Amino acid sequence: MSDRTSYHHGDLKNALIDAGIQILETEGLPGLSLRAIAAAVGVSHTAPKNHFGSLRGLHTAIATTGFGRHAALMRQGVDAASGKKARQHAAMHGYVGFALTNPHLFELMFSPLYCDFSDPALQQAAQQSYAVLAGISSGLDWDKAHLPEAQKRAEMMLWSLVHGYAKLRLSGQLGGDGPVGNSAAGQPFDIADIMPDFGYQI
Amino acid sequence: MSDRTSYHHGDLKNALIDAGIQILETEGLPGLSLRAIAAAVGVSHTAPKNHFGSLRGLHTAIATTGFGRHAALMRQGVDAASGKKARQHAAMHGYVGFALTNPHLFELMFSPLYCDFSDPALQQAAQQSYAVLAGISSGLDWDKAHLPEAQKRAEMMLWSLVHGYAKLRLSGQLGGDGPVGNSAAGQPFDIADIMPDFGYQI
DNA sequence: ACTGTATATTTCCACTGTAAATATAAGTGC
DNA sequence: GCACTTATATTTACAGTGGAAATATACAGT
Repeated sequence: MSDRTSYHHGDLKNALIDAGIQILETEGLPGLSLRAIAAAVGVSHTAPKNHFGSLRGLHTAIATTGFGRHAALMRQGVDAASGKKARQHAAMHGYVGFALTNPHLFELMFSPLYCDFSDPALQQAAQQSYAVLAGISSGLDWDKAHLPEAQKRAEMMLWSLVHGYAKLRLSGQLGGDGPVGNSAAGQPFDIADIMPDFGYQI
Repeated sequence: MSDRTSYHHGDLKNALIDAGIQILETEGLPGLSLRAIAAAVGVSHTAPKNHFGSLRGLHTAIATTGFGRHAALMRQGVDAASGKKARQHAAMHGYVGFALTNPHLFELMFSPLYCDFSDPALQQAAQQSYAVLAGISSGLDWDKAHLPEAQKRAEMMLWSLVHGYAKLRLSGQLGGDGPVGNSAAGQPFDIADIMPDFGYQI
């Protein structure tokens, strides 16, 4: 895959991350082995250790890049929309769209089995995605009981709803495009069409 | 672990499933290897093949049992509650409570990487869990736009919300009890407290 | 008792991630 | 330009994995 002539690669760290993402797209998580990634770049299978420590470290770095793209896609949609509700729908479609387009990367990004969520870089990247959702949940008028910290609750509700929808779609439990549809659920509806219309305060 | 004297085990199928669930509780998904499960029962690592075909088949069977317990726990809570809202909260607490109590089993149950969701037994078991949620979402008054198939949409919304909340809690993204908290999210709120109060129609 | 089938074992293989020792290149001080 | 240190990459070896194939054992039906 690589025809480098020098002993040192030069930019192995990024090359491994890119190769990993590409392997994810073509072969999925089971194909994301240390040896496969290294072979795609053209280095020995122990070379990644210098940059990531272990396979888990490489997985974490790939997920970090994934969160960056995830947040960027959502922001792009939000910025192009006008009006609070349009921005809300754009963010939700960005979230779910990314998950459906990059199912294996999305799976990796939220799996503690593969990623080290104590890694500061990963935390910061994940926060970018959260921030987009938090932004459009501002002023959401859903808390009729007026509990304290209503804003945080609204953020959690929105994130849970969107994330759960994406995960259930990917596991085929919502019918339609998954590995196999749950017949009880029938065809999946658009995320925006199962989102309650709360309106906004003020 | 097993001190059987006869060549044949007698009830290997169920024994393997039970051993697998126990290993999940103590060592998590990475420890759920074919060899470890077989060793726990006291058979060779190729014995499970006769009953499950492959490791994936055994994983699928374990998940099937998991869904049975999941649905039973939810039903138990729902049956003990009185009033629509109390039953709704009981189902949600059952769903999330099971996930937080059996994190690795829950992870397995919804992972296409490990389970074959085209397996009829697994589909039927998963349907039982879905049925409990669908039951309490009947009459949920959230669709102000009165879109068609509002009932199905309400079910999907409720399932997505509860499932997403559970998954985010387990991945530590909601702060608090996870591997590592997302500082932006702060402490997690109870699932019932981020659930909007829609009331019921009729 | 004989035969066929189900169940379990043994052996082997390709593959995995990691550790340790080694090789090569790049940077740093003089 | 030279010596020394650090960073990067390779080689080798090892314990672990799941699966395939051949073999052994027990059971069921006649």
